[in-house]
Amino acid sequence: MVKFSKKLEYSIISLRHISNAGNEIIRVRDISEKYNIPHDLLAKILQKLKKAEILISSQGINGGYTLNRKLNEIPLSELMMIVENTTTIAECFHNDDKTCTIIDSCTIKDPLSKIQTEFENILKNKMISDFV
Amino acid sequence: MVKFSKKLEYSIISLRHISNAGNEIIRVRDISEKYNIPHDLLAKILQKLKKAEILISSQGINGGYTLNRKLNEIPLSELMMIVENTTTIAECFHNDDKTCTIIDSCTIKDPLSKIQTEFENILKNKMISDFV
DNA sequence: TAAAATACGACTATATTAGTCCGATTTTAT
DNA sequence: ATAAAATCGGACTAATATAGTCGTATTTTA
Repeated sequence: MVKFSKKLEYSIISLRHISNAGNEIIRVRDISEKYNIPHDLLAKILQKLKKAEILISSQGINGGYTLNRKLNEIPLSELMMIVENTTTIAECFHNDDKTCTIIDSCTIKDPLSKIQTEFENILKNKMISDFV
Repeated sequence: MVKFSKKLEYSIISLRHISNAGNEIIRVRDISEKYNIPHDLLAKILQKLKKAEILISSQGINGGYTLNRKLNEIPLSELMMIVENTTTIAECFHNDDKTCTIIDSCTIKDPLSKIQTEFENILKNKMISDFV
């Protein structure tokens, strides 16, 4: 199946919420409670976004997150890479498979990677701001 | 994650093999052995393709499968629907979720379904013959 | 009539995704 | 100082989806 993940959804919701809050610092709990997203799961996703320098975090009793980049400069493909580690829809089925019996005559790989490219282009041209 | 399935791969391999064989009847075992695909799993996939009238089957000792439609008239999207039951990449995250708290202000749905449409267009324009 | 093929539902195994738990660290108001 | 409340982060469990297996029935023909 071909489907977007919850992590991606939670990321988009969070980025939108933080963006709408302006300069206000947003806590994980704020988002978690408002949208019924599991706190610990969301916390980890936001940590990833911080590591990727999309968010800025501050710890301590008044801590939370603010935006570090503009949403119209973050393509969906980048967000997917960060939270899902991959956007690969059509990786070669056999590249890493030592037991592959058809690798020499593989005519599937090329068309699939072409689909991959077209798909990635769509994702690259959708900015997170498009979802806000 | 966003990925094609083994079932789709096995389908493409099988259709290519059967197509290349001309009018010859191809047994599940022929394909299974040549490409190291589990026999029972492949058998079910080909049964689905038969139900979808992409293949014609004959039972009995000399039975097997032949093509019923030309591969350049079968879009990848159709094959995905048959073997995976869906091509939905960006179904609304909340449509079926009665507990959804943001459905009224959901600004994610529309852009996602636009991506869905673009993605489906790619799949519709790729014919199985492109993989042969 | 036996062999060999498809037909098909039920089952098990594996992989991926989603979510939980718990302790550590950091910061700040009191 | 220190307690409260936040992020940080690894290890774990649960749920779901995909992949693969098993057993039996039916069909056909040499």
